[in-house]
Amino acid sequence: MKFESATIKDIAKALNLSTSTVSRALRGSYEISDETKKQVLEYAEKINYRPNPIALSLKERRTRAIGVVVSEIANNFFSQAINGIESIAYNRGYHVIITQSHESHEREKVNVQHMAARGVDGLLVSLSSESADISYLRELHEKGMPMVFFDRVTDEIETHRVTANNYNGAFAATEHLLSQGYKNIAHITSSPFLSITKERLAGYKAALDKHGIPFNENLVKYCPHGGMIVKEAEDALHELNAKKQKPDAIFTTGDRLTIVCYGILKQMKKNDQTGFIGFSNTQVADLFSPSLSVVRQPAFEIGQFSIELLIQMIESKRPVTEFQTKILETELVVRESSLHKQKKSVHL
Amino acid sequence: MKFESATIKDIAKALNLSTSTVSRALRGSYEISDETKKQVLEYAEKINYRPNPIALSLKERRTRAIGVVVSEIANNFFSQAINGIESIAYNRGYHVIITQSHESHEREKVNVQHMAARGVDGLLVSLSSESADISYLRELHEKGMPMVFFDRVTDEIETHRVTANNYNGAFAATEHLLSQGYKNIAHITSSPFLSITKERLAGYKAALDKHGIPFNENLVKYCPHGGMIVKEAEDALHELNAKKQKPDAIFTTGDRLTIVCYGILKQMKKNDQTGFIGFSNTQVADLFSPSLSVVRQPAFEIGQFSIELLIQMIESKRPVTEFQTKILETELVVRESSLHKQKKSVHL
DNA sequence: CTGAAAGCGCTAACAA
DNA sequence: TTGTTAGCGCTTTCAG
Repeated sequence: MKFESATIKDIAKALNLSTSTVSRALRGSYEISDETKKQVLEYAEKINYRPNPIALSLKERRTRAIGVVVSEIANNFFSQAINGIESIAYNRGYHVIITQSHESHEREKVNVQHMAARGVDGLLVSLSSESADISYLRELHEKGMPMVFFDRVTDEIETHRVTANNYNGAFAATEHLLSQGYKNIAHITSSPFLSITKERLAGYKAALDKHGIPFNENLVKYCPHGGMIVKEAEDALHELNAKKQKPDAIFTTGDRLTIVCYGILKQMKKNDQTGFIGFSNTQVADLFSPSLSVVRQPAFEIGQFSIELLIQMIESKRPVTEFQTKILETELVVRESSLHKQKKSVHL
Repeated sequence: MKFESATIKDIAKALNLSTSTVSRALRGSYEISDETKKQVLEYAEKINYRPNPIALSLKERRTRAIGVVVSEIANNFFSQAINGIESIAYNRGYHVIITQSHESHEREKVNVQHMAARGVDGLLVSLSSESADISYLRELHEKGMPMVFFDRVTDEIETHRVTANNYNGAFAATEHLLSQGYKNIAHITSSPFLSITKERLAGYKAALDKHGIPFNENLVKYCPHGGMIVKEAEDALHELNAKKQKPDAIFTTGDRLTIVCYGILKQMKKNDQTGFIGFSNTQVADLFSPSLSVVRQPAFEIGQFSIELLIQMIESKRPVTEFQTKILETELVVRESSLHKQKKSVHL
């Protein structure tokens, strides 16, 4: 079950030339006579010759492919970021290989190593929530593999980073809830190891602080799998609801987690009484009832910036030593779910 | 900016062996003495040797990678199907390369040809809505590239196909609307060229027919980009609304299109009066208001079947000549949007 | 049991 | 202007 394509050799044979002449003619080298060029080009066209990229890769040590690792593509933030990545890569002649970690460190590692072995020219990585140990990435990085972190980043590896302004986004969301009169705001978030988790938590705290509300650790719940395991979110919500002092509003992070929590809240029939806002890039927030207020990340642009920086590194003649951390602003989109409620009840 | 890995040659040099001996030792060839084997294996382990898959591909003419083409990953159906694909591929030692056509025939072609040149062992294809001319796929197929079509299939190429039972799904949805008392049911669907469009239209017609309702061509609207271009859906809905005889219910196809139409209907403030059901694999149908009735496809399983069949073809010793068309049943999930409305108005 | 050499498709340094 | 040759990393005859 194999299929052969025409090679440079076939052309050479047919035209009674050497393979090198053909090779040169094909890429229009100046040293080849116009006549020969024309001959070669025409024949190549005729037999529909396509260079074998595998042979090329072996030779040139580059593949013009870049690898992407995200936790899952069934996530509005990531699929939008990927579209941003593709939009640039495509025009610059790079191909994009997408892999999913499903929040598993093991899977992430396998994917990265496979892509590395396969010879991608660079890597765009958003860490899985399990990824505490990133030594395998550091090794790769030290060997010279260009990589850019986006969204879930690390400072253990010295390279470019692109993220949303998670601190500001969380700050704005929390402050917005406060402005609506909510006083007891819970925060449901992802794995505590993730950079995004820390930044958002910090923003949340800062907003409380600014408005003189003491931070209450018991109001923060972690769902390490970011909503992929629904039970984690259910437990979080039920625990909050079991408190004497039930929260009157909830601020969530993560596209998936936000949606999942909102769904559970609805099942609990609490969504009419509880203020709600979350990080999400869903396009259907308007369709929910109450319509869903969100902090929206510039996912597409994050993707674009990331790949720009990566390609820059890949194509740089000398090793890049100056790295930047690009931070893009989020957008607060207020809809019904976060507005001041009639009965600002103490029931979650 | 390149990074070197250890090669077989390095091992050979260090151990004073020939490359062929090392090569054989590495894969435990019987002709190598246990001692040499051990030596080689240990040293390889020590320097963390990884065979170069590019060189392997060049030699063996296989890559253990399979290519996937879908219209877009930001689509519940496709992302679920991809998860199904990955779940199997991963265990069988194949890697999955995902590409998006964004419903563009040109993009689809470029992606396919790149993956083919890159040497994927097989292809999993769901055609873009623009893809009338699939001669480039036929050529590839004739050259021996194993491929399986899923979801959006074609009968122009003789190979395995895996789809949902679109006919039955559409039939059930339409009949359900009829059972709720709706009489004037519009159908908003994707490009008329797609297999899924034809099958679903047929199911819709058949249900009308069974219940003695004459088919009215004016109630069928095509959105060739399946909701990616919102204007197409808006126009469709507005045209329907402009009719004397306004539809009292709408049946849509396509994950994206269904959501988009439902959103527009809500904007038009018509969603309380109009029966609505659509093909969709969204996980948040419950969150909408009214909650959204859907025809759900077994996306994950479709992905699984597709890759099973593909791997079977790839690994088959002799050319496969018997092809199957696997059809999986859909699931009708009734929620509020399709239920009989109080005011079964003539306003859309 | 081990090694030398050819070859996968292509490029590039060196010759002519 | 064109051809010869070596080599990218690996496997695999064919000879020892």
